[in-house]
Amino acid sequence: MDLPDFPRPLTTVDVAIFSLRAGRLAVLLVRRPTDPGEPFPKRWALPGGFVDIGRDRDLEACALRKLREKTGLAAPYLEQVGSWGNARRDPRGWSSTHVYFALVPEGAAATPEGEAEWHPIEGSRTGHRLAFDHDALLEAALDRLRAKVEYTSLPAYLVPEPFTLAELQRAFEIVLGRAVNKAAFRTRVLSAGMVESTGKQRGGPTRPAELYRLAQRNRELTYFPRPLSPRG
Amino acid sequence: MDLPDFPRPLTTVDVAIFSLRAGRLAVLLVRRPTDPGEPFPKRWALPGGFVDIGRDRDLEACALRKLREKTGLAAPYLEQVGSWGNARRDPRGWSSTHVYFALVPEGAAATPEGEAEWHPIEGSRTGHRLAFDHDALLEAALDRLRAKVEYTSLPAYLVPEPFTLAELQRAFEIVLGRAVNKAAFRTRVLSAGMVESTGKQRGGPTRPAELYRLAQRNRELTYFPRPLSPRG
DNA sequence: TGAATAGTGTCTGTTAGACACTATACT
DNA sequence: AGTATAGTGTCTAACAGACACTATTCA
Repeated sequence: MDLPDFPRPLTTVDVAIFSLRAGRLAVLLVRRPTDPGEPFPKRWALPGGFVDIGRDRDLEACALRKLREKTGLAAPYLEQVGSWGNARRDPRGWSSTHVYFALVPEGAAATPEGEAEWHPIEGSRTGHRLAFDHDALLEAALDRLRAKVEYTSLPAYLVPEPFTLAELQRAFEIVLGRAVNKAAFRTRVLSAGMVESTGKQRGGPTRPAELYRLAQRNRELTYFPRPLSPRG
Repeated sequence: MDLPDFPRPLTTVDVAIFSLRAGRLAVLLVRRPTDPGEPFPKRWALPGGFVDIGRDRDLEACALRKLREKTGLAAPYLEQVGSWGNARRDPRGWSSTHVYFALVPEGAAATPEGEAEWHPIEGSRTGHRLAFDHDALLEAALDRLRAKVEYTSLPAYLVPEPFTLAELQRAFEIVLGRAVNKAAFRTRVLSAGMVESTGKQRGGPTRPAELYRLAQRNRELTYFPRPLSPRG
């Protein structure tokens, strides 16, 4: 076999797991362990770790494993953001990490397991300086999420089904960081066939609202023909 | 140091290098070596190979090195597509590859070095069954390229500067695989400030055309507020 | 003057956004 | 009845697409 005779980089997977908490976008962080030799002890970091070639069938399976270990959830929305690799990001050596982002419905993982905690997002930061280059990885994941909100149905995965259109709109507004027009939002979402009515309604102190679910069985994103608002 | 005691995956970088040849979108392929032990001998493949942690500062530098080795070019457009990793894609073991795509101006690398050859794209294929999972990697790179043509200035990197608007439009049409309206194209490109006039003209047997160059010095993409055509 | 390509003016269809309006529940 | 939220009708602005028109060069 013709294998390279130089050393191999370390290979890791990191996952930015987003959800809504108390009306804010939040990301799940874990504390770095304090064992001797572990880099960045006690610092907050994105959940992640080494690819285990004995357990992980592929990179996505590895990301799903990290997700399951931290949230107990199996299959929310998961998408690859990209990969980062250089000699300096990990003091243990030349390493490359494959970054995913996941969306978890509000309340679904209310009590994360172990050392994990939800941290609200302010701008592109969490208020902590994360371990490794995870500040940059988180920012890249946020950039991707916010860019796709403009023309896809992504925030729907942050809302537990069934949901009212008002709840869905609120999720869009939280991720976008700005208000959107109610009539335009409803027209857009309904005419794209993104959601379908369940036939049921949610009562309350005021007029009850129609309950919807995502229309696609296959968990595919809906792409809108135009972005939510003209840029610039 | 707390390094994992299980074996590390192989780490590679592959680059889908696109250009225009004879009015077609083309990708640069190399032949796999025939040395004993080398997988997929003589098969066509995307240029790529192992990350060399002694030479490559980071993943992008590795991609640029592959690009330079095959085309002699230094800095065209380069963008990461994503990463693919599993136990089966390389017979030598669990491997992950970081995939980039590059755009090279037509004619700039007319005579690729060594065993490299330009192959026209038909749909999502080259007419060959590529080595490893490179058919899938190439398709992913094409999907990314074609998606971004709808709302960015990407095809401009396929045309040598200075260019006429007709030449630029032809590059868009080749990548899109369909004709676009001349007036709409010109309005779009000019009002976005994507190109700037050089003040010079290109003569010929008919009315001479204004020559343009990309307006941004920093090689940044122009994003249009709406896609070129409504989808669906 | 004719041919060929460069470049523009104008109309239309579509849709996001604004905003006011109606509808329906509970108290 | 009053209040709060759900949901809609209508107008406007912006822009892509279509298409015909003018402009400029060479032979």
